[in-house]
Amino acid sequence: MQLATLSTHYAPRTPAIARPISLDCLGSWHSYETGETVYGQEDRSDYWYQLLDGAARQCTLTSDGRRQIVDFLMPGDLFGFRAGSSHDCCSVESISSDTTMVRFQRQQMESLMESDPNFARQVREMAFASIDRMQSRTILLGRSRALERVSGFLIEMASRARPETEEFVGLPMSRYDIADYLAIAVETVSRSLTTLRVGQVIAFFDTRHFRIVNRSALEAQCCN
Amino acid sequence: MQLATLSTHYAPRTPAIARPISLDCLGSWHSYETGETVYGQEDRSDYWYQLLDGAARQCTLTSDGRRQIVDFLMPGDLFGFRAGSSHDCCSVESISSDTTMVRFQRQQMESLMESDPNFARQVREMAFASIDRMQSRTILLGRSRALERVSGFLIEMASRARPETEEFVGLPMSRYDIADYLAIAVETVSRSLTTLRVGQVIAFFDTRHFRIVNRSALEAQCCN
DNA sequence: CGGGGAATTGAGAATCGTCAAGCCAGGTGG
DNA sequence: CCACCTGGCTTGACGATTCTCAATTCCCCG
Repeated sequence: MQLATLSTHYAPRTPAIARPISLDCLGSWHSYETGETVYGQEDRSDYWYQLLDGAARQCTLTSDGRRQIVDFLMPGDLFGFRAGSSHDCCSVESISSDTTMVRFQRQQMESLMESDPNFARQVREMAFASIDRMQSRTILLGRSRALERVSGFLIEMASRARPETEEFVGLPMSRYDIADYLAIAVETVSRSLTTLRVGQVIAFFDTRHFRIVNRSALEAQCCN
Repeated sequence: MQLATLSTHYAPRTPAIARPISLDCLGSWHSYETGETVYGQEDRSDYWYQLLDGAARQCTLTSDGRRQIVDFLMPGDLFGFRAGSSHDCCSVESISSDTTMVRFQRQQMESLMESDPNFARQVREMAFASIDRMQSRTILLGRSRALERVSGFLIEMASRARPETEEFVGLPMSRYDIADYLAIAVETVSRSLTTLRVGQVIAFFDTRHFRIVNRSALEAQCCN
């Protein structure tokens, strides 16, 4: 029984071919197309999930119709756990084609952790890593200026990519997704990216792939 | 061996006289005055803490001199855990006089969890609760307008207070702390509070104690 | 009674959101 | 193969919200 490699926010993540949490069919494989819903905002939390390949967004709808993206899920990420059995007001949707997940029964996980302290420790550490990530996210959202948020987001995405691909970082999500993640308007995202591009801080291969040209300048922008 | 009652973000929290995580001197008691540092941004994470009485802020300093408050810690909250042994770039400072904490050795906790699955489960659930809280926090920070953030913050504070004192909610932190928590200027916080006050949505007993007069109006403001 | 930080209020400047138009790439159908 | 269409992305102009700077008031505490 083995979890995919533990990874923190600023450390390189598990590569796209992530090892599933279970090797003995405890979990069931599922595949999703772009835009498909993994679970809805009102569903009960009877399962845990681990994303193996592709990408997904964890989002919530507000009563005034806006959308908030709470987290982007990348290969290796374990999610769906929450306190009690109440839903966390979030739905999860795939954002790339051929996104694959493993789904685990919550009850089964519970009893397994009860009997296997080592497994329990791994889950705990993934939860702690998740806390680390959300704390970084909070700090990112705390930036008052749009350019700082976008810069911090790009650094985050670069660090979540595989180390060997830092020279070619992919953005699986649309500009709209980035906007809802950073809580700024799409146009502002676009303008900030343009500013960074013309300032020789980053370079784009296409709209969804970029490279950091001047890392220190980028870090100076996001102020941390 | 017992953790203080598990509490989620929107559920009422443990009352001010919280039971410590340990009854048999595994942890050591500490008391802090207003403004005192519990641990610094660069300290190693060799300890876990539980706040018993008072309040504290968990904050980080950015390179441009601004301050971000990642979380307010209230009685019952367990904190200090993080992935690996790396610091989380946050310091913790008391914000009221006579803030008391229990401190636990990380190693001791680890081995205890290894041998006691029940204890491990309690810690895990507190971590999940922490994730829930940070998710709510992310949603709060995602609000674009200042009035929405302040309204959401007041609802959060009211829900973190004891249920029987909802008619008299305390704000242990200063306006500056609220500003750094919501990532808006102090003046904007003040203006938003004034707007809510003159709109008969809330009423102040003094600057640090208020009451919700029109809850539905307050919830309408924060859009969720 | 006075000092000093906290809190509030005001006015002007900067940033961002909104609305609108145009561009670009990929896919579809003739 | 090309026209067309659609959705994502970019750019521009204007208005709204918020930040910054400044002054004043409030309140705690010596």
